[in-house]
Amino acid sequence: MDKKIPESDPRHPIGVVSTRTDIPADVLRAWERRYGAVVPGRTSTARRLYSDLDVERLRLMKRAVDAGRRISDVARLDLQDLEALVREDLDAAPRTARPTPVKGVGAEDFLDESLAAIRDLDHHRLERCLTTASVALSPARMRQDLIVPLMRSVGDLWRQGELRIAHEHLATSIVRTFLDTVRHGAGPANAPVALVTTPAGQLHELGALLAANTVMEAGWDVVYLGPNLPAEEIAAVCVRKEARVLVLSLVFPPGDPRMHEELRRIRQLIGPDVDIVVGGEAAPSYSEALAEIGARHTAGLDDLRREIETLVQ
Amino acid sequence: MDKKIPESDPRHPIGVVSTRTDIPADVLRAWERRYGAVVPGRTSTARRLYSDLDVERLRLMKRAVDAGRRISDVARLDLQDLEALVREDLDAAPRTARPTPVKGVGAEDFLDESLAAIRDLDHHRLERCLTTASVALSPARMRQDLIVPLMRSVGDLWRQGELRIAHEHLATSIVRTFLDTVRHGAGPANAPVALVTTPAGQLHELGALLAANTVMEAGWDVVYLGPNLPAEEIAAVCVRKEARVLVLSLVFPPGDPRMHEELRRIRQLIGPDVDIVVGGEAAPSYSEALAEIGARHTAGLDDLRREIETLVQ
DNA sequence: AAGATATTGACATTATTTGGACATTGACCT
DNA sequence: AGGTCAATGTCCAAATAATGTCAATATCTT
Repeated sequence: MDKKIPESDPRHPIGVVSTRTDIPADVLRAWERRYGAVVPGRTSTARRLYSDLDVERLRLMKRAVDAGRRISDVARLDLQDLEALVREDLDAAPRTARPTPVKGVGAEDFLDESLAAIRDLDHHRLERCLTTASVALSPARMRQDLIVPLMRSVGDLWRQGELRIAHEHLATSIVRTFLDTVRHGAGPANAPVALVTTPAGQLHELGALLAANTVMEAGWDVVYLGPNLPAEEIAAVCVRKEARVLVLSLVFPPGDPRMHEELRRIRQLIGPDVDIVVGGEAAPSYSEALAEIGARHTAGLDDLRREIETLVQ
Repeated sequence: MDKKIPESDPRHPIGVVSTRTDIPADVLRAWERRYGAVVPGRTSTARRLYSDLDVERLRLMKRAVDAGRRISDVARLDLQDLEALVREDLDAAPRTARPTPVKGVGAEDFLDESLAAIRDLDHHRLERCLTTASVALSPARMRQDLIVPLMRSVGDLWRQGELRIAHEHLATSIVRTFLDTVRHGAGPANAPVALVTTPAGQLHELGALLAANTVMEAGWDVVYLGPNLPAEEIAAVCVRKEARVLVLSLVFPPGDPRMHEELRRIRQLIGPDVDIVVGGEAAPSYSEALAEIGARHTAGLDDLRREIETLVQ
């Protein structure tokens, strides 16, 4: 029942509005006096009372001003015009971080060596191998040609009874460490925000981590929230961080009937303006729900990268 | 018949309500007199008697007031409206955070700053803060004085409804990254092996990670296997790696009846020669089983370090 | 009797309003 | 470059409103 368009009953005192918008109270009054930016209601004793609509407009005005516009130019715009303006300014913002093209050496050798290390439960060797690989391979190839097939192999071998759960845990732990450290480098200031996580019921984290790395490398500001997050939580963060895109990884289990409802709630709560991109082995099994919420499906990290890049155009 | 929704029989005197809500008794009376915020029942001698519902509403009012609203504006709202309002104010906190001022060297400053960053869902700021802290504090103090209390605070605040699950996930994700990267430094060649993990049913990882770091710093060769590993798996790795000590972290849930059997099997499978050290908040609730298998209990990371050091002698 | 509570009125503090002054900034002109 | 002017954020002061706090006194509870 949350609506995208805020209620308009005047109910917020100036102090609350000031903290919410991060605009000093003096400025709020100045904008009102000089430009009629907002005309809040009044209590019987002349205290200002702002409506949700006022607050939303003020937020947008502040962002327009922060982007270099004059308050006098934007003070009279309505909600829609402000939204359009802010979005335009955002898209025009400079973006950094281009992928580092590196010619490969061949990931297969590293793959074999890594698997052998895992078989022996030799964490030192595995770490060494991954470290070596990371200087030889580009980050993208590292992910797609080494880590993805590696973890897939581990999963297969476990199902065949050749490896124990403990092997899988060890591998996961070290690979994850690895993805974490790589994740640190980036940090463009004004990049658009992408939220990466896994819906409730999806416990596998590695896919989401790989996606986070990929998206980050495409120049986005990534908020990574780990696995297994309920729809309300995902939505709250989306709104709060003003994310432009939500990236979900679905790996296991496939075909969970509750996922349909969960996905629908996410879309409902975040509104139609946030793009949703979904990947992972279990994603096809939810294709119906994904179509319903207008999510884009990506097959593999390569595809994800392409999809993400078309979003910013 | 106990329900989440409070019963409404009036039964709490004003003193109790005052401590429970953290509102001075004078203020309680003032709110009643001036705004009819609550209208408690009375004894035959005119003592106020507040119902659970009253208390709950007062709690929420206080939080609304702390968020900057006027008591006169919220005094008449019912429980649901108050809940909605408080949640709204929480989610609408300012989006842009002030730059990191933090000049102090004590862990408390970092703690406050980190908590603020988590509140704002500001992953950049949290990472920056932890990085700064890591150069100002020793690894041990970093763990014990910053990370442990930080995550404890996050848990408390979540239980109080001041933080969302998403906040906890974000914090966990970044803190974990941090512990992972720290973990990399060490690597003595012929050191004795310590296996660090969490038994099946224990999903919380952070305690195990903290333990792994601590043990590693004490000079051991640590094999870290992540959380939630069945007894057979733990034992298999113990044997294979010829571990001298097994470190288990038990955080949540406490008092799981299956844990007893799980612990006994571990001991049975690895034989009597491997020392078992157990820590974590839930450990005391399993003291009986722990005594039976001859495990040492440690309270806190300090204690763990001491215990570990006595083992090598 | 000691401690908690109720009532009432006064007082202190904080938030807000209004109107205006001031400083800084950036665009534009010479 | 230097100068001018409008736009804009910031600050001030006095007045008022809103609210927290306290004191004095009486009553109740244990």
